[in-house]
Amino acid sequence: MAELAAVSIGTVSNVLNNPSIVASATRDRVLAAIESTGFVRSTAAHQLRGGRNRSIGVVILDVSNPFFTEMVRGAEHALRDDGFVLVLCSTDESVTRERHYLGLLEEHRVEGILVTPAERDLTHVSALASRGIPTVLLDRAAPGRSLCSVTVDDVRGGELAAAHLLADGRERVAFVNGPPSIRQCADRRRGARRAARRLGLDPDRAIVEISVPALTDEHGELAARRVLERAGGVDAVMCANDLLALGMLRGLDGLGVSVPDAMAVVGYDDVAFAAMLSPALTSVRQPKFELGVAGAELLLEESRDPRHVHREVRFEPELVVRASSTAAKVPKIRRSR
Amino acid sequence: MAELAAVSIGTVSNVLNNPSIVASATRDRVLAAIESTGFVRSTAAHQLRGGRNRSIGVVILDVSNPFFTEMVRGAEHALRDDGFVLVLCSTDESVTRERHYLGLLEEHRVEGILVTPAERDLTHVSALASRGIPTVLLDRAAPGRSLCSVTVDDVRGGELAAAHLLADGRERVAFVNGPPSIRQCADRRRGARRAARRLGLDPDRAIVEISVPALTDEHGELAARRVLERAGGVDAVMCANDLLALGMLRGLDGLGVSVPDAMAVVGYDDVAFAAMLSPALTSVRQPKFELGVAGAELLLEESRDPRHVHREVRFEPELVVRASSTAAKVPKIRRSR
DNA sequence: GTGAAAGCGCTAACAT
DNA sequence: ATGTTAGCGCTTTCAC
Repeated sequence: MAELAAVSIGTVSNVLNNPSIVASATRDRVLAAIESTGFVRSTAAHQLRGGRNRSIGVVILDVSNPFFTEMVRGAEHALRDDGFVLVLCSTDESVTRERHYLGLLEEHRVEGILVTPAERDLTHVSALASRGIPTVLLDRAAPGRSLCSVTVDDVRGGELAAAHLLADGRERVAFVNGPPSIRQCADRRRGARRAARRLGLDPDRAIVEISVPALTDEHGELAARRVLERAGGVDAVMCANDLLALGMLRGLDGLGVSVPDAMAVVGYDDVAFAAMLSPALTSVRQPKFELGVAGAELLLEESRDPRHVHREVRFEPELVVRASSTAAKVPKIRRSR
Repeated sequence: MAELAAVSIGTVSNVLNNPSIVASATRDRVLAAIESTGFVRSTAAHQLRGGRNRSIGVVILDVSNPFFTEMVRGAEHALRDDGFVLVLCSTDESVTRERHYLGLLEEHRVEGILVTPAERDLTHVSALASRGIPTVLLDRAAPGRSLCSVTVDDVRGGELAAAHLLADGRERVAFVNGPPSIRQCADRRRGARRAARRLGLDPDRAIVEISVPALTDEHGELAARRVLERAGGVDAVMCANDLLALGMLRGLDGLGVSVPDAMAVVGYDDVAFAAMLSPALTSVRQPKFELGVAGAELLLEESRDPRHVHREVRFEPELVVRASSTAAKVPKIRRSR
């Protein structure tokens, strides 16, 4: 290829990286030769010589979960203009797989890693960082700021949902929640109780928890009966995610309970179909795309600034009010006057 | 690191690649040194020396679309045991971005590329292949078998949906479809008409097409009125995707039309929430995960077998019958006897 | 303005 | 069983 243009390989390199210092005639000749031979420079050799390889590792729990893919979309958006490429690894929550992939990413010398850790223990992730690879945790904080992270305030999310219901005339809220071993579930529960307290209510009375083993629509549907059977009466339900809420809507419908009149329902996550349901589902939205963008930016910052100090970027969730929780009891009573 | 173990770098290489030929004492010493220094071999240097880099490029239209992410999950599943890593690129259907990413993947010397092309013209994709990079098209066939591809038979899918309705006692089916410039839309339409013909019906009468500008739930909802206004009466609707069908269910509900009794509804794609709706939505399922797996396998085959001949792996869609299209008119009449 | 040459980290062939 | 060395494709001085 260099011989085709009758130049040295050094000149070819200059055409690619320093076009201005090459005589335009030579440059054109080299460009033509590149074109005709289909020459493509090798990132590997470039990198070996001391350059960058413009790739970022992204380790998530599940490629087919919209929560993660929206974050990936955000990260991709933030990185593509800088010529980065994403190396995507889905661990399916397997710690073995996570370690496997982190190892591969390190061998590939990615310039940074965005990771949603599969386990509580962050030893392996921290080890990466201590070996000099910029690492940012997604949807998870690092104890003692030992790493950068982007998170969403789940306590606040739980509070938003409960406060909306309680401040809107509902008196007793059933919280259909998953196991407290899931941090998100525990946090949202705390938030719900905090909302009650801040409104001057007794959390033990205002929030009644209904535990389900998994956050699926089936369990939401089954929980509908338990909500109605609750002694003392309940006039609103908040669910730990939208799948539960969807099942709950179906279950309540099957039991002849009208939503939102007899029972308000609120979900969490604001997945795509929440707005499409009838009644459209009120839900707590997490800024997923923004999480990805912020994660990517922290990564860039960390890799550019040697004096970088780790920090946590914390996002606020947002309540999206829709039909499933409006037209509360109060307006109804007004109507009947 | 080599000096820490007091061996030459050649021996370190052997410990990594050919452990059996190294004396076990030395091997342990080297392993210990590797451990204590946190040494990780460089894929780039390995690759430069003539090795593989164990990465596969995946170019899709949209990372946050479940259709693509399920395929990615399939590809990841098929490749992870071989130590591959996926380089994921989302083009948002932009041809510019597609070219950008294909170029980067080529510089990275990925060992193969799975791609859903953003445009009809395949020149750039074919160019890759002709430069020796194994390339497989996803959800798109290559004219004249010039490339490997994995596809789903959309004509058959349209036929399945229409045949189900027409053979089940429905007489006239409205087909709410997107623009025919989208291949999938055109194919599904052909299939629906074929179903009518095969049942001895006049396609122009049995299938009435209702065109919408985009495959969204809003347009589905708007189309409900047009379906009812159709002269000659219509007792079933098939939609070009599940979003349209969801909107249609909502629209019909709003107009007081009962599904499935007065109107059967069928969607396409069988997205996650189709089964969760009430009535649960009958839909045509595409084997997305399997598409990804098959694509990955074609890639491996192509890169291993030099005498490889391109082929198309074509999948059959599957009709998933649920409540929205059952309890057809016929059983209803029976009940009233 | 261009060429020659060293060296990035690794592997494999050869020498010891 | 281990060390030595050439060279993969590139970038970057340093000569010319």
